[in-house]
Amino acid sequence: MDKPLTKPSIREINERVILAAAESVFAERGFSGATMSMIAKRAGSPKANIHYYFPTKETLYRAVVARVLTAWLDAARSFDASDDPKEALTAYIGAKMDLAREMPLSSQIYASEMMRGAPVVQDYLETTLSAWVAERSGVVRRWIAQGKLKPIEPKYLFFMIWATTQHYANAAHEMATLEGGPLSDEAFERAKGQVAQTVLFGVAAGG
Amino acid sequence: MDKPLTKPSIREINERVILAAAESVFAERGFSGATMSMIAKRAGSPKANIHYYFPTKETLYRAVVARVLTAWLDAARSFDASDDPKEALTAYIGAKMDLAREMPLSSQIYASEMMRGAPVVQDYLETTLSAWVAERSGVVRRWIAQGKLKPIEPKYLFFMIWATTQHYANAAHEMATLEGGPLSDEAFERAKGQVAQTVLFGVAAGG
DNA sequence: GTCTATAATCGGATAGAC
DNA sequence: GTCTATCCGATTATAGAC
Repeated sequence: MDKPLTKPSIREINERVILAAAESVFAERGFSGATMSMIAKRAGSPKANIHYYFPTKETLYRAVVARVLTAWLDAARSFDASDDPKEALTAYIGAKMDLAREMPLSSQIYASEMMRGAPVVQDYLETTLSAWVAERSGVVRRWIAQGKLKPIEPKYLFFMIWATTQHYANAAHEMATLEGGPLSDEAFERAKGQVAQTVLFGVAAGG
Repeated sequence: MDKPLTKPSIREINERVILAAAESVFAERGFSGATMSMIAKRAGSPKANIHYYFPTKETLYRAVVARVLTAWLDAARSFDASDDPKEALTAYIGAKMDLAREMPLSSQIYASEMMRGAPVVQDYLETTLSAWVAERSGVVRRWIAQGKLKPIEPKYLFFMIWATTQHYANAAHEMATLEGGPLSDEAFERAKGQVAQTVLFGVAAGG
């Protein structure tokens, strides 16, 4: 967007390091629970330096959330990979599952944001996400009309997919405890497959 | 447990009021974000009084979480309502959905607890919940052996049910924004039915 | 058991030297 | 651009009168 290929300036490098540190602290402790000292320590620079790059705690938080939304929207595109419900849903669920596994911190921040009433992402909910849901709901309804899916309410299907996939990030600790350790790659792939299969059989026409 | 029928003592009454206030504040702001002043104000008594009943913020938080777990376990019992998978799962999903709708604050507190790494409920995860999952996994495997369900991993089924049902509490704000207002009772009942149907068709044998 | 006043601490933010 | 020292408001917790 604003970066050519050359010149990873000092500012850029430092911002990256700070954002990564902030993301992990915000995920663990929530907005209020996170402290600038903690973020500074994890970023490896003195507290005042954090304030030099991000004037206030809220500025920093907003920057972190912005990155989360970008990743979210990228994954959302996989829904459009195919016009066949089986393929589209499998791709979408897979992408969301992978996102939860690869960026668990983002997922937790998003969840916290929602529970706080979306003070920062309200605008995103009302514009980008609403539009996405409206459009894809149309696609789902078309599949229903074509007899490919059961007559379901598309929104509740999306809620279910979001819930289940994000749960693999939000409740990673719970799962790890119940499994006796973090989900292995193999276990995760099995889970991914089962989620996709369950949803597909759950909504496929002719049950 | 420790209360006969008579004598709702002053202590009991006040503790109840304080716990209710604390629950709502902890749900909205998380542990660190909640302040004792906020809780006191919502409970309608001076801050020092809160400390009289609950010496520290953490004591109070633990008491709130204890109530959450009780409600959780009550709902879990509905799984045992029947030995038929269709009935058992429908009852269980319904109970969890109702719980999310009737006690959204508890659900949010539980979710926050998990994201923080379960500092308070770790013991519950390792004992009570682990045992519950182990036992019910056995039941599910029996259903599979009887040809009533697809050969799935029971744990991932439970994860999916927990995720989806809790999502109706945790993401209530997101849903409300997308729906243009809070889910009506009718919409919620439709959602409940669709979730149950999707899961049932999703795991039923012979897809 | 209730409440006002206050102690003690913590955390966000800033000043200003380097 | 970096960092030490510090300010100041907010927050947990307590003392002690009623």
